[in-house]
Amino acid sequence: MINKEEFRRKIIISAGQIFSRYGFKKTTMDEIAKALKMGKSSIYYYFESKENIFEAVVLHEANILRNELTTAIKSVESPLDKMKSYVFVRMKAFEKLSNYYNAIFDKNLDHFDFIETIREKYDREELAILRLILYDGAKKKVFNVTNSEYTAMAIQTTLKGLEVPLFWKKKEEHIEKRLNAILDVLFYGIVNNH
Amino acid sequence: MINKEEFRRKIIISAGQIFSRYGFKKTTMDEIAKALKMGKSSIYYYFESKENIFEAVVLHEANILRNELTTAIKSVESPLDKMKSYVFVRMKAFEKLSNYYNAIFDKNLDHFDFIETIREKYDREELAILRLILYDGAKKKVFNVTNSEYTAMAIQTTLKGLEVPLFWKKKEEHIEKRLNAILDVLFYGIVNNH
DNA sequence: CGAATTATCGACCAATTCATTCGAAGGCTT
DNA sequence: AAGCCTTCGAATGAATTGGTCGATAATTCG
Repeated sequence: MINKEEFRRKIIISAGQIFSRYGFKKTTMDEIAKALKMGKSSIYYYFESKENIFEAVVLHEANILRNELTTAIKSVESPLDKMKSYVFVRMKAFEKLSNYYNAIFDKNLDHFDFIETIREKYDREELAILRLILYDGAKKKVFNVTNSEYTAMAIQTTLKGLEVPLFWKKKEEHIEKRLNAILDVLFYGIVNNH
Repeated sequence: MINKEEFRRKIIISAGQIFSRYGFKKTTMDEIAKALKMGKSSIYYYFESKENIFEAVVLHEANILRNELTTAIKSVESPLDKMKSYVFVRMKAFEKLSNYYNAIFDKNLDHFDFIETIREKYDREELAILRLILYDGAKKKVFNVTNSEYTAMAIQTTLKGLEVPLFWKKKEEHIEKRLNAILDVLFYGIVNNH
């Protein structure tokens, strides 16, 4: 009812929850359908395939993350706080993302080349944001960086390193504590402690 | 190597992690084998079947919970604190247990009759513990209960109600807060506020 | 050593699962 | 009632999966 696009959105939300919990492979169309209280075949009226839904979900998730990040840096003033909250929010998001990875790594990751596309675009955006924060911070003498472009890349690489699911495996550890520790390490070499 | 029983234990631990994450159905023998870095068929040297492993895992998990609960009530003195920490630890354990449920509920739960056996024994034990704490608390005028047997059953029923996975579905909510709220409600009618 | 026992593995199988298709049909608008 | 939009049950063919079996290392023991 209502609107086709509206319903597609509903499917994305619902399927997204299941995907994020069980990953691509372990999520069945039956489950997605059941969660939506509809017949399995009905879903094919809105999406071509399971992969198609997955793509929409990942895209949607990426947008959410982007919004979270932009609001995170908007809500604070100083470059240091901007950088802190950006890195913090992004790292926390990996907990969610790692669940997607978990099942994708299973096999033919190359099949999901749309992820590569999203990632590239996303990486460029992120680099620009980081560079900007660093540049501003350097100007205000909060950061001790001479080449913001270069340092931004270094930070991004660090963040990327945290993306591997391995990092999130041990659920027992308190994630917050770990993130804070990394934040400390990351800033120790950046902040200008005059 | 080492010992057959030792290795069975290794399998139980390793498989337990996967089961608790994905549930019975979504966990494959290949995954269990891979996690143990061994061939799938080798596992059948230690266990008869997948169900068999699952049974051992649940049994193991039940023992862990029992230990946690007994140490929880041993570590405090007053009946009120005993009751608080017992209920709290038990409720937190359900988060883990709900994952097992999640996949069992799928279909033929009746096939896992060993769970029924564990449960019954476990329930009896729990009832005895609760009754004891209540009785002691009543004697010390901390609790306002006349029939500890009866009240223990009421508390156990309340706890059981929380076991349904439905309760844990919405991951966003802060579980701790919710548990504390329930604890409050639970005690409001019990504690003797003279 | 060499025989017996213990432990591991790859190849295979039958049963099941799963994504996807398709035609029928319900329901809504005009 | 005609034409669309939407839903669904049944069917299907390919892939997955729990479990088996015989071969064969690896280890123990006389």
